Amino acid sequence: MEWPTTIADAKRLQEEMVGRVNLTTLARKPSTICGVDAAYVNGQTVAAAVVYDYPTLTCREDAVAALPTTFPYIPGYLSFREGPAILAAINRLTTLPDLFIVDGQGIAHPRGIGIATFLGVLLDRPTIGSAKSRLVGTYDEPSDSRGSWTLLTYRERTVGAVLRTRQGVKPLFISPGHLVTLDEAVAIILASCTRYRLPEPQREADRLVGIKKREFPPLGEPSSA
DNA sequence: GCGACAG
DNA sequence: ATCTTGTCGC
Ligand SMILES: [Mg+2]
Repeated sequence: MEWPTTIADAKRLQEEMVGRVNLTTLARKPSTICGVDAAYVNGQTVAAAVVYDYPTLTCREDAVAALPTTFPYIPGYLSFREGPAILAAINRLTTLPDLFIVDGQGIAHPRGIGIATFLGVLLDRPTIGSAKSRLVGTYDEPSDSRGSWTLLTYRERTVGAVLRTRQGVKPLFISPGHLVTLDEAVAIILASCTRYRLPEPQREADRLVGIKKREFPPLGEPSSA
């Protein structure tokens, strides 16, 4: 696929793709779920995809990919900055997972198409947006107990949930990406948070990307010798 | 015009 | 996201 270069073109693509979003119930219970994330180092965007069996949460496989960072970070356009590298990592997996947990928003987005939704439509696969902070919407703070959650509302519409995945930590902003309902998204995320604030697959993708970054040293300074 | 604003 | 050691509260 050819990626848009300008914000105007990116916006047009989002408006065109949002019409293909499907928020119906999961066709079948996922047996494999995959966490994806990206990091930046020396002009490169490093992405990772980590697959787990579900609901046992046993790690199955992982893949990493790196591409030059071309698009700037602009709230509302994260898909175009991280999307290319994340898809490259996913393409290196042995088998396409049943569902993806993406570090970012699903439909809780200005135009209803955050990176989780965007990737779901492109892959035609169920996706869930799992963000560490809010992009849009209003909400009431969920109580401090694990599993407590409140609705995230945007323009009079329910677009997600604010979920406490562990006691004593900041809540996660969960929103359906594609081919899943909000209730299913919350249930799957909570079932995947066994040790940390983040779901195991997302946490592992984040950790792996941090390790792989070290393999991209700064461009050598012209040596004087 | 001003402030908000995923990663 | 990234730059970074110790410190604090659950
Ligand atoms: Mg991230």
